[in-house]
Amino acid sequence: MAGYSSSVGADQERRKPRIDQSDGLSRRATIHDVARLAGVSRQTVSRAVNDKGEIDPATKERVLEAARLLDYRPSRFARGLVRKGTVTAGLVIPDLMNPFFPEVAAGVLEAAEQRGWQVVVCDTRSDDAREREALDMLSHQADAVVGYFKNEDDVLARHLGGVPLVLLERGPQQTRFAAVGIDAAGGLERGMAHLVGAGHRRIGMLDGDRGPVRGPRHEAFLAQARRHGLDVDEGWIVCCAEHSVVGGEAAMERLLDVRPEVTAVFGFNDLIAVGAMRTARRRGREVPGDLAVLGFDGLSLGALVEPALTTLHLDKRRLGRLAVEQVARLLAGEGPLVGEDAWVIPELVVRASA
Amino acid sequence: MAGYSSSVGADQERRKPRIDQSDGLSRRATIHDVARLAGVSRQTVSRAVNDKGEIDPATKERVLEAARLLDYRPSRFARGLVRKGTVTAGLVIPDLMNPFFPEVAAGVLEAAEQRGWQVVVCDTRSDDAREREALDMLSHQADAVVGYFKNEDDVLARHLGGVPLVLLERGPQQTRFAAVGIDAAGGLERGMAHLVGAGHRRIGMLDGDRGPVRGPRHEAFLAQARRHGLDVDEGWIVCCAEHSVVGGEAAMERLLDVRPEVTAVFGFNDLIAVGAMRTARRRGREVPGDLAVLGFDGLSLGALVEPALTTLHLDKRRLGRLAVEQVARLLAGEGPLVGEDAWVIPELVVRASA
DNA sequence: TTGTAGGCGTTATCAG
DNA sequence: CTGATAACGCCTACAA
Repeated sequence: MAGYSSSVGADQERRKPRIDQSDGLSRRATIHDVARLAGVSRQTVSRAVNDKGEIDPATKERVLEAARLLDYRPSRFARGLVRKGTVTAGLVIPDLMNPFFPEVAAGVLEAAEQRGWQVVVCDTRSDDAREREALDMLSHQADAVVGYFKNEDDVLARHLGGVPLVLLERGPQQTRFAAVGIDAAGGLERGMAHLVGAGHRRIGMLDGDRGPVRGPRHEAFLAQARRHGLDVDEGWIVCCAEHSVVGGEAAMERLLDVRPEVTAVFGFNDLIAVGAMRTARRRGREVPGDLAVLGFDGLSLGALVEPALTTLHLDKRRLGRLAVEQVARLLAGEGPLVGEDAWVIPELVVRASA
Repeated sequence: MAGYSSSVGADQERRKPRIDQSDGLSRRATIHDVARLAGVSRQTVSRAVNDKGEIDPATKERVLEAARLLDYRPSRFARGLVRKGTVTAGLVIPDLMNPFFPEVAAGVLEAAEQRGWQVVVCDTRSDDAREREALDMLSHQADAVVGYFKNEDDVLARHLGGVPLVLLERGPQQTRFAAVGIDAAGGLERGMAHLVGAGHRRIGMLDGDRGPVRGPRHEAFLAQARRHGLDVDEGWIVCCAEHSVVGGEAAMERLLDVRPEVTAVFGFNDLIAVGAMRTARRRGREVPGDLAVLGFDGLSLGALVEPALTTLHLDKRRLGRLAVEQVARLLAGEGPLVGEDAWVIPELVVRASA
């Protein structure tokens, strides 16, 4: 730690030789400034900077030196105007702190990188207003947007200004936009079959907070309960204010109050399910002995808790990659994939909690 | 699922009225095309699109209709060329799958959003080559870059082309770039004091893989060991191939082979520490009874595992925000903050594992 | 090897 | 209220 406040970052301070103007202000150096300083034409500067051939090594060196002196960097705007082909995608995520989303994002970034696209990321922190602001920004800066949104279709459209949009995790019939979905119905079918097969009849659900309408997992849960002839209805579903462990803990608290006879719970996601386990155990119920817990997402975290979480595992990276594929189709004017082709299928991973 | 493959995404397919050219190809509509279709000048289109005043409501409507028809969107490049002030930062992250980084990223995004900046994110998956590619890209597209890098300063500089860089998690004396650091020495001082205070003398470390040089945590660990007069040296440190739970598991395996007499381990990060716990328990050692485990990072995951992980907690969001602050200084030509002002201090959070 | 002319798509300025 | 004209910074084509 000694000498810690010695002169550092010198590299950064040394530069900043901005061009002084008549008005007293300064601007960044342009190709013109470099040309003047080096005593050549702008064209020659361009050749040197983009190291094309057709230039005398000596002049090239002189030009490069001038550029260095002025801290010249080509304007990405001017360049983009002339050289077409730079694709920028926007990625809108509700909450980077939920491990689910970074994994989707990783898939998006990976696929984007392969195509040579860049990705501008926004974290809306699950806030409707911020969602709209993100769209306002991206509608200007991105060629397409992919993400999770709570706002409804027409609101999105209004803030999109015509930029193509790919929605994550919405079934096609729920939106007029292109989408990449999750087969919630199929997942819940397997999940509930597992629970019922283990003898459970009094199954509760800790739902996420899906805004005005009931989400697909909610619907699918009820459908499966009906199908198995369970005596389970809306009263067995409690909503989580937050899609997090604490959200799950609180919701489980309420579920146990309202339906103390419950023997199994299905969590909207793994975080919530983990919260459910914690509350259950704190209130003296063994998991899975007294209460079975089933999650949804397949976070790697689920394998680390105790008991390890049984869950409906999703290939989140693939979700992200698929989304980029959809974007590519839209950009090519091809029309998005639909139905099963744009679906990720949950896979039941049985561990200790159910 | 019924009717799932019905006509959807119609909204997307309907548009794409690109401008046909003499060469048979098609391009996106420009302001010029709209002007022609609406029978006005480009200027009027501009006024309508950016809804400035000074335009007849009727013409405005006509223009907007034309724009809609042609699916016109202003070119961000042309716009950027004329309107200054759009700031884009690049964020380079080694591994989005490690919960540490999304949290830093969240801090960066938050601070950037407040300043009205956009952030282009790259995930290098801890690959040196990808690091360089990311820089190549960002040096063209970003006004500044912040991130984690394994490549050395001069390599970075070479791929940076003069774009300001803020390094995350490197002490100033280790780099000529601006940086935001972590007070590893201070953290380890408290951590080791805790372990030694509990009577431990045979303490091992599961180090991360910090490339050629030994990282600050490594150094600090040895320094503290010395200070407490422990009989501990390099032989008590084993490196993890991966900064992950499995990486930690494997490393712990090796440590137990080489130093079975160990009574406490310090993990390079929480993931590794969790891996250590798992291996220890699998090999029949109680945690913390037979083996105390101390992590570094303070991931929320640590509170979920059993026993809950004692750790040196970092404010990762703050780390990200600080980085953006550094960028702002560089962009303003101010010279970066240095030393304690650009530091995040680990705080010992004692839980059950040590 | 180097320089000149023109255009990329948009907005600002200043006439009409 | 509307329309010329001139930048913005760079690159491609062509000419010297």
